[in-house]
Amino acid sequence: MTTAKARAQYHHGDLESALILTARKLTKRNGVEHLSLRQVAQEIGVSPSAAYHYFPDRDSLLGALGFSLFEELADYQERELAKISGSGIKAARERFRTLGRTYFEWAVREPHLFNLMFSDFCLIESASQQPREESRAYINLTRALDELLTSGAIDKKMRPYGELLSWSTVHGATSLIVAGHLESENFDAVLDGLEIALGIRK
Amino acid sequence: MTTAKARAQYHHGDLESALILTARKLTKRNGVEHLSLRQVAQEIGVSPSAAYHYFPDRDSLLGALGFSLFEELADYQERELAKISGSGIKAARERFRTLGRTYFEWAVREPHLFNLMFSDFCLIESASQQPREESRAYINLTRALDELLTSGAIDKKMRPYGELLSWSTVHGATSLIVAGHLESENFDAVLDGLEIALGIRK
DNA sequence: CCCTTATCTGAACAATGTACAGATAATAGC
DNA sequence: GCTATTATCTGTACATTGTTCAGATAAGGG
Repeated sequence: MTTAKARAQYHHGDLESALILTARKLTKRNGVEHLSLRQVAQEIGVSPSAAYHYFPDRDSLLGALGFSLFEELADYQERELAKISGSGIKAARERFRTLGRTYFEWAVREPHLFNLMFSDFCLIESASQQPREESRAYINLTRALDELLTSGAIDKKMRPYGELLSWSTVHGATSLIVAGHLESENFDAVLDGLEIALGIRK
Repeated sequence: MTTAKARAQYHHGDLESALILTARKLTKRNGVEHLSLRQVAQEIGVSPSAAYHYFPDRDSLLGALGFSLFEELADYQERELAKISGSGIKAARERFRTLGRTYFEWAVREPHLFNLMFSDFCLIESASQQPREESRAYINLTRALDELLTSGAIDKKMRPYGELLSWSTVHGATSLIVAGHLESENFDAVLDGLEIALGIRK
């Protein structure tokens, strides 16, 4: 029954969420550069102007969508993390690798949405919302690296570079693959290289 | 005098280059999502339809521009490389770092153009043109890594990961900074971490 | 029950990408 | 040097887009 407003005709009931959700659907399918406000409105069955009561312009809608995607990615990562039990070295290693793997998997599964997240539309949105240190994905990364450190499973002198190096490397490889400049098969090698570099594996 | 066709009125003379060049100018200023074919045509003083004799659509023009930007970046990198003489360990290290630094500098100087290079418009363009191993930037990277290896200035077991890891890391940090998710000040730390990881520095 | 307020519609405007018929200039053959 | 061919560009047209704004419609409080 969702919000129980399915039959609402003139007053939609929850147009703001509907706009973001439909924008998500269409962006996922066609990419951000082909998303039109009018299509979103038509899909919902509402006039084009209706959207302007909730977003000042098309870019703001995309910004809001983009922001929600960061939450979605973090959700996915945490769901996968939850599957790994234990607190030993092996589990710590697995958790670190899971963070990288899920980042990549999510991007490959939803390349258009991934592109939106790191496009100009999300520039001010995410920067003003919160510094990166407070984002859930970043916190999880820090936690995983700390766990590796206390397990003695990471090169101590590399720890200060842990977050920056991991995020940059994983994001870089992912971006290059999504953009078509690198083949998917290379991602595991990058992750291997990163782990060896950090002293997580030999 | 350039191409000496400055006075051409009906037949422009070199419209194809003019289109790319003007597209470059406008994209540099406004970003790829705000580039319109009509503006490009107007800037040149030609009708909107004229462009369609050289490019099947707007996306193709952007693809051609994007492709030329990879050459431009490689040019810049090679110009900077040329300033470093010698064949010792110190020069090898400096060359490696220069490749990373120039990649970043170029992107920060021209964020809109950098975004275009790794957007969907350049997907088929660059993938079909040549595999990455044959691009000049990639060749220069391989050369720098080989030089480090023969100088004994790189961890031997890291060498197989050299290209993938370096490119991913530098591209990732650069992308995150250009997208506003990381502050510029962090780039040097990333490069430091990468060099330590590869065993280039302590 | 009415009146205020939030929500949505409808019509309008300028700008965009693109198609196509025709105009114009360059060039090749004689 | 003239003409026919061809490459190049214009003009007009159309559908679609983002956005604005006056007005219609419904919800909710007095």
